[in-house]
Amino acid sequence: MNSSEDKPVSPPSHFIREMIAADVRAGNQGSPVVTRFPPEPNGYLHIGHAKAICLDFGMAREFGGRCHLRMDDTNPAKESMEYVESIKTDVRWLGWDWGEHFYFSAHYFERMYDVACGLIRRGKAYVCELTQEQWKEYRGVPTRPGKESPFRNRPPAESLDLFARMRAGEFPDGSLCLRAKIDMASPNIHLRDPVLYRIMREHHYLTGDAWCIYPMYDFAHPLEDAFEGVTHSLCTLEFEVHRPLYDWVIDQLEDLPVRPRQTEFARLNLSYTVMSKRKLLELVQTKRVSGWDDPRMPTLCGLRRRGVPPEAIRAFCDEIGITKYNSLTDVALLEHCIRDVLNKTAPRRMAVMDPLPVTIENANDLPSFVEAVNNPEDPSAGSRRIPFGPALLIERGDFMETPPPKYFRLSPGKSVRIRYAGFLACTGVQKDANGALTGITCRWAPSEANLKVKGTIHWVPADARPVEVRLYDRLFTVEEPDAHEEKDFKDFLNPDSMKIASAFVEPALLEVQPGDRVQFERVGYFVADSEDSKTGVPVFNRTVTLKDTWAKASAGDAR
RNA sequence: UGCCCGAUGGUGUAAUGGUAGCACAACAGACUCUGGAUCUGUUUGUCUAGGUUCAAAUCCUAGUCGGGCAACCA
Repeated sequence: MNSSEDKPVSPPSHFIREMIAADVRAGNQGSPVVTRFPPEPNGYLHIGHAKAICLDFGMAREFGGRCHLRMDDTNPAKESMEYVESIKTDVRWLGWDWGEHFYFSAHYFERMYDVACGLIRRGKAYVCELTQEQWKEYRGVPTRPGKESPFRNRPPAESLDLFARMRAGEFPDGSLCLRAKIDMASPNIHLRDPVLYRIMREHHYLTGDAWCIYPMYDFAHPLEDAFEGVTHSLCTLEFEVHRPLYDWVIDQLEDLPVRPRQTEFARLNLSYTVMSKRKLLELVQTKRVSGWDDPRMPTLCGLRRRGVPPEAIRAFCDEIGITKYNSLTDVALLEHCIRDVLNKTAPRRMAVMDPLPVTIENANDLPSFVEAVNNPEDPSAGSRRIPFGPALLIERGDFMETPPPKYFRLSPGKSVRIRYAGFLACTGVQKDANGALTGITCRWAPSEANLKVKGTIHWVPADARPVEVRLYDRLFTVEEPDAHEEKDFKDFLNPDSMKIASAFVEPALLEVQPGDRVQFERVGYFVADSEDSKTGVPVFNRTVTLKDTWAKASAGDAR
């Protein structure tokens, strides 16, 4: 109980956890903690959403409450069922469960309409006939108050009639709107008689053409939260100035079981990528990437296809914390979280990317196979047999005729350990007519020889099959692609963000299932592509490289 | 130049008036059948100026810098 060594390490707290904890201590209005994740189904979820998802679902779980998944679909123009399905898939993949609590804003349209009518009756809202151009004039600017709409004080009965006829489809799109009557002199623009409903003849993927008026976010969102008994409505910083309006809408409601409260936190910015739906859509539409699930995309489906385990994303979200500071998180932290999970879970396999043939002279001494451990980090992963023989393939980079200092690999007259299979001493080199290296000859010694060598290299049998591998790198060449004032973010696309190559792989690698994650020893973590892998013919995507201090050191020497 | 929010090592965060800590990154060493992993160590920080206080990253004032707000988007 009091041993300090094995105390569980809990993630550092943050202001939202502290706030909820305080609310719970005070009784939380007699309610369990209820949060919600409310994406608009107009695009695919990305790792920025993962931060919000882990917060919303994480707080609910931590405090024994619940979290709703809600489609915030009040603007049918850009929304579709395709996105709804992808969102459910991605949230589930991340490891969260909304239970019975899956909702659509569209299912509240009738109730919202009733609330709007109540507002009109009590003189809190009115139908405005000003055009959008005229309204720009009336609205004023942040530094100067606006002026009141000439329709502001029309009798409620008149507004009620007009509002009903708006719904009935008597007016063209954009000709009328319903406004809240708040304060045209407010320094907060959002309080200057904001639009509550607009006329928009747009087919809704759920309600079809039943409606031609749709509620605005600022009206709909607090109502949805209130209808569902949400206690803690967590959203990103750009909604901070909307909070007074959120509260105004809540104040108009009677007999609320719980009063929802909005709290804002900073959205995630990740280096070397972009996060806005608009820009991601642009990359897809201009074919800079193969689709939303291109393994270079920061979308959850892209990260999944890249081979990133959901646990790594959750660990990352715990690691980055929650604040109100607009930060730029180093993608190296994400990569660390990915390696951390994969190191413990990914089976080790051998694959040679750039082969150099090796012929072993003392062929008669060789075993016909070797036993290889599947994961040194996980004894329960067992071991496998790899065929062995006098003809092998090693990595070209693992041999140098005239090695630089501190080169621990093979060179003439020197020895290395070959993974799981004893030692090789280089006895000769073969070259073609141009003097290019075509192969080497070696003498083999068994593991029992216990040679003192500094390096271990990987290998495959010479009859290993080649498979396609896709080597992914960061999508952009600069930390903040969208921070440049004149240049477009697409100007910073990394031309080498994907390289197609082949690798000669040990037999076990031909048996993987799509989605299986492995480590190519000394190279990196790879996943069998979920789309393009066929039975016996896998295609591998590189998730992330292994750390390589030698590459770093030798690159440094070259400079 | 109106309103709102923010600022802690290179990066992300913790410290809620009382020893500035953790993680990533970087660097060094130990260990190792992955130049991986693991372990140990090192470097680097409270935006500025005043004030309150025995004591300030924390409270107050002013400034600087950064972000957000003027869709019938969310």
